[in-house]
Order: sequence, then structure tokens, then C-alpha cells
Amino acid sequence: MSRSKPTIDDVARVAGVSRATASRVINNAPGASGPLRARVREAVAELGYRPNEAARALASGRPRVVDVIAVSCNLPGGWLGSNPYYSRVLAGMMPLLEGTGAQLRVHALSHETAAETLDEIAAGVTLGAVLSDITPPLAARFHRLCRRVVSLVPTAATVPAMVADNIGGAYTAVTQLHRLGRRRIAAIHGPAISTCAADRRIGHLRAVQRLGLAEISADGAFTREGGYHALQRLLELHPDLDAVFVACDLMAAGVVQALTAGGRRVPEDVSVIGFDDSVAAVCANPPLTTMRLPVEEMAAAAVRLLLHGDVPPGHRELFPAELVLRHSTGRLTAA
Amino acid sequence: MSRSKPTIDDVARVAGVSRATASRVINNAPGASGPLRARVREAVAELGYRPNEAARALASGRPRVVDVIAVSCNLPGGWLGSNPYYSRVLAGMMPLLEGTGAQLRVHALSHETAAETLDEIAAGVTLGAVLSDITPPLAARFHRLCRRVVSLVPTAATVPAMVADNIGGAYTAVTQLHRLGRRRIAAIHGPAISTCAADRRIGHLRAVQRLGLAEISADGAFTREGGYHALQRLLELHPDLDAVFVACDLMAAGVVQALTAGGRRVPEDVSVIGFDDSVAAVCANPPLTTMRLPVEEMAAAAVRLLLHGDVPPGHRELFPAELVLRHSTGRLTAA
DNA sequence: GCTTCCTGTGAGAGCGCTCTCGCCCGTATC
DNA sequence: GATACGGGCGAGAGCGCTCTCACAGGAAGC
Repeated sequence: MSRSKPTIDDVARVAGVSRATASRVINNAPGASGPLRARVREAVAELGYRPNEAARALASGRPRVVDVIAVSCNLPGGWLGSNPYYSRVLAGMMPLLEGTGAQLRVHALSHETAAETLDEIAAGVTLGAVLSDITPPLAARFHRLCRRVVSLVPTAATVPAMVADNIGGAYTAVTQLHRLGRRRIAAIHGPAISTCAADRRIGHLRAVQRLGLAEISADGAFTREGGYHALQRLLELHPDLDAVFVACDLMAAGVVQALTAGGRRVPEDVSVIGFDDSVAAVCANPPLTTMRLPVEEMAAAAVRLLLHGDVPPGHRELFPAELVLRHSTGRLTAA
Repeated sequence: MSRSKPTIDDVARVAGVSRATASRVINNAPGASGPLRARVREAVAELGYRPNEAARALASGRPRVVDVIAVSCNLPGGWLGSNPYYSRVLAGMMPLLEGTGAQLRVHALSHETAAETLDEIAAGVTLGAVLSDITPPLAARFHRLCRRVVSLVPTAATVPAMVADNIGGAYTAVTQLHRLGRRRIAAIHGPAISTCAADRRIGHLRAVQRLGLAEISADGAFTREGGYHALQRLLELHPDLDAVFVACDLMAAGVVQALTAGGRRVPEDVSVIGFDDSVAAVCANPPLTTMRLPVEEMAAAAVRLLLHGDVPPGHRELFPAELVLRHSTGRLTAA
């Protein structure tokens, strides 16, 4: 009689079956057949019944939530706000979740509160967690508490991960600059705390050694300002540089601005290549040649793994970075 | 004995109290005192007890989830992936939620599936929903089903909203161009389906009429490419334009690129002003003067309202857009 | 010394669902 | 015709928690 939401018992009563049968029909489970199925469905439609997720979770113990966790390795807060990376992660996960009825819970944690909140998530019911940004120690700790985790950043070896080939990407980028005839190639790296940044640094170093180039580099904190100032410092020490490999697009946008401000033309005087293929790359002027990471695909693969079942510890898939040619490196044929 | 998670009964047993008292202590409810509180807390710590959220939600009927809903008004999927707006929304909400134990659920819906999923959310338990992007009809429908909603975009009048002053912002932007001495001011608008775009169009029109300027405009779909091509069309028809008001930064970045490609200097020949103060504004070269929307503040205000209690229908707060001066309009003193 | 009124505590009834178990009945088997 | 089997269905026991209510025991008032 009350205006409160119909429960499965109401459905069962209206359909003239037991609650168990109603449940079977609602969950598409076997063991109910033909006419009863139809009657139950009819009752559901008539009452506008929607299962109560909390009760389901409690009774079944089977969670229907996927957690996305970001512990900003960088600027507190600022990083999340200014970086479209997370949007790409979410966009990659959403379509897979749509059919399953699983929901997406987002946690943006600061370093101070991270450990406590991670424990809480691990203790709770979750289909699994996707770590979109985290430090190796925190990731390892979380993995110890909750086996159903996939990281999107290179991290502790035990933690299953869908990672981009940052090393290979950086190597490719530097090689590309070399192919264009550039020989005074500088690099602007990200903060050491980020494992992505560390990998890109490794890739750059390998390429430099392989190609027999001088190692010229500066650090830039993954921000536009960081890139701008790093390039200014670099330009003072090495006024003859003719190319810059920048560890992220945001910094690269700053680099292009600094080059323009310093009277250098891009790409005629200096070639610039970024990393990530983010909005920053597209919005820079000239638009940036960059290494595209298949973030959506990685996120989707992570969700697929979690949805599918157990996540083997140490499982690791490498996603190649792809060179996206735009104007900041000039024409490829000029090589 | 089992390795399974401790329940509140375990805590009660270890502490030597009843389940009710344990619950009181855990929830900081009154009615338990002094030594018992200490004993319970001790037991909690000893067992590593964490309350089961599902059971809590079921027993109390009090939801601890805030939903963020985006029904992309624009490109299916592409919008979410490339727009840092959502990251800003999430960043604004996160700090408020951290203390409350409430969690954030994210839904990125396509137009096709939106209605069904919205019904589901409305029927479920939620502290409330924040609509970060939606069409008025869908918003109105959702509001009818679930009173606890706050929209971040201007929408149906009944739906409570924390909205940016898009009309005023656009008006300010055009006025600013006028103050710089520009008289052939063009506008590039967003898609009509977006209420934000519609409001910015209104603001532009008002300013143009007020200032006695010619109305020159084109449409650009809120994408960089859209901005690029819109400007090319505009330039063909009005080669003498000396300023462009662009309804979003992403398009504005494209505009700057098109101007550069067309041999115009920014800001010497043409001033450009964007909207949103997104990464795109900062990464463009030259960096864009733009209208900053306090997205984080709006999102935070929305959460505060939901957390606080009932949301009065029709409640509306207007957040002013703030002019952020960068290089794309030249020096203000040159006015 | 009796009633009255607190305040602190515990017992126990659900919240809405899932899932195991056993019953019933129809069919196959001897 | 008796026994065995199996599939469809319902009864009912939880899942882990919250919250109402009854009760015990001490302080206060007459």
C-alpha cells in the first residue's frame, strides 16, 4: 500500500510465485521456466521494480563496483584538475561496464590520506581496483591486501599491470628526431617520483647512447611552466640545440612557447616532440608530434581482466606507444 | 576462527559488549560512554575491523554515494576523453567527500542509453546526483524521479543548479575586446544543443548590440577542428576582422592555429579570447586570454548542498566567470 | 520507602536480497 | 506396479549491519 519502493517480495506476490523464483528470473538464472518467467517479468514491469543494490551486494557477497584510484604523484590536486588523462581512463572503462551493471567508483587521493583509504577500499567489496596513478610502495601494499588490482602505471613487479611502453616510446621519439637530421637533441624529463617519467628517461638515455649523441637534459615536473623554464635553462647552456624530446605534452606546450619567445622557429630551427597525445599536443601551436599512449585501451583491458575473474599476480601487458606526426617536427620527408 | 573478515559481532564479543553498543561506538553515536568506548575501539583496532558498506546501506537505508552524471551533449565519447572539464568537476568534489565516507560514482552516458540508466540511478540509493552535462529534457525527467539533484549546466528551470554565468562571461569577453580597440569582432559559437553554448551566444549578442557592432559569427561544435575551420570560413567572408570571441578554449586553440596558418599574428593583427580556462588555453601559443569558470567551486557547492540535506527545487546559484588575461589579447594597457 | 525519571546497555527485529536445500511431481527404468 | 531419477519450484536461513524498544540500576523528588 505504501508509496515505498517495491521489493522482490512484491514482485513475487504479484506474479504468484515464490521469492526464489522471482530472483531466478530477475537474475536470468536457470531453474525457472516458460510461463513463470513471463509472469515475473510482467510483474517487474508493472511495479517498476528495481533490485536494491545494497541488498544484492550483502546477500551475494559478490561486488559490482570497480574502483579507480589515483594517488597524485605530482602536484597535490592540481594534477588531477589539469590532466585529461583521467578522463581518458574513465572513457576507456565506461563502455565495458555499461552492460554488466557494475559501477565505477572514483578515488582521488593525496599522499597523506592514501594509505588509510587504500586499506578501506581493500577491506571493502570491490570487483577490483584500477590504479591509474600511484607509487610502487603504495601499489605493492594495496596488492598485498587486495589481489584484484590492475595498475596502469609501471609499478612494483608483483602488481598486475597494463602498462604503456614508455621506454620504447621515448626511444622511438629520440630516434625520430635523429632521423630528421637533428643531432643536438635535448630532453626534458618528468619528476623522478613518477615511474613513467623514470621509464621515459631510460628510453631517452638508451637512444642517446645508441645514436652516439651528447646527453643534454633538464627536469620539468610535468607542468607547462616546468617545461617553459626547463627549456630556458637548456637554451642558455646549449644555444645550439636543434631538437627537444619532452616527457609530456603539457611540458612540451611550454617548450614551444619558450622557443617562440626566445626567437626560435618550430620546427624550422628546433624540432619538438612530446609524449601522451593529450589535448595539449593538439592545442599547441604548432601542434605537437607526440607519442600516443593507448590509454583507453589499457583501461579497458584492465577492466576486462577484473571483470573476467582472477588476476594472476605479476601479470603484465605492454602497450606500444605510437608516433603521431604533427607539425612540431616538420615534414617527415625532410629527413 | 575463519580467515574471513571480522564482523561487528566479533568486535562486540572481543570487547565484551553487545552489538548495539559496538555499533554506537563505531558510528560515534551517543549513548555509549567512557570505558566501553575505549574497549570497543581497542577491539576494532585489534581485529582490523572495517564496517561492511553494503550491510550499512541496507540496514540504514541511508545512502553514502554521490553520483556524477554526464550525458555527452557532444561527440559520443570523444568529448569525455578530450575534455579536462570532468577532471575539474571530480577534483572539486573529492575533498568534500573525503571526510564523510561518501563515495563518488561516475556515469558517462551516451544519449541512447541515458534514459534507462538515469531511471536506474534515480531508483537506487544515492545521496544525490550531480549532472555535469545533460540536456534539459533528460535533466527534468531525472529530477522528477529523484529530488536530490544538482546540475552544473543551465537546464530546466525546476532542476536545482550551480551554474556559471555564461551570458555575463560572454558579454565581458566581447566588451574586453572592444576596450582593446577592436571593432570587427567575430564570434565562434558552440553547438545549439548545449545550453552553455546557447547562453554564451546570448551574451555575445547582447554585447554586440550594446556596443553597436556588426554581428559576425560562425559555429564550431566545441572541437579544435571546429574552431579551425570556422575561422577559415570567417576569414574568407570577413578578411578584415580584428578580434574573435570563441565559445570554448579548445576551439580557440584551433582559431589561433588557423590565424597563424593564415598569416595573421596573434594578438598584433587579431585578438583572440576563449572560454573555460582549460589546459587548451594555457597550451595554446600564444596562451589564451579566456573566461575562467569556477568549475571546482561549483562542483564543491553542489556536493555541499547534497550532503547538507534537502535540495530546494528551482534553487539556483550563479557563479561569475572571471577574465583571465594572457597573451592572445595583447597588453591591456594598449587599449 | 515509594514512585518517577533518567542514562546506559542489550536483545532482537528487520533491511531486501541470494542461495541452499528439500519437496513434489512427471518421466524413465526394471 | 515399484523404484529411481531429475527438473521446477518454494521455504527459509542467512548476509552484516542499524535502530527501536525494553529493561536495569542509580539519582532525584515526595
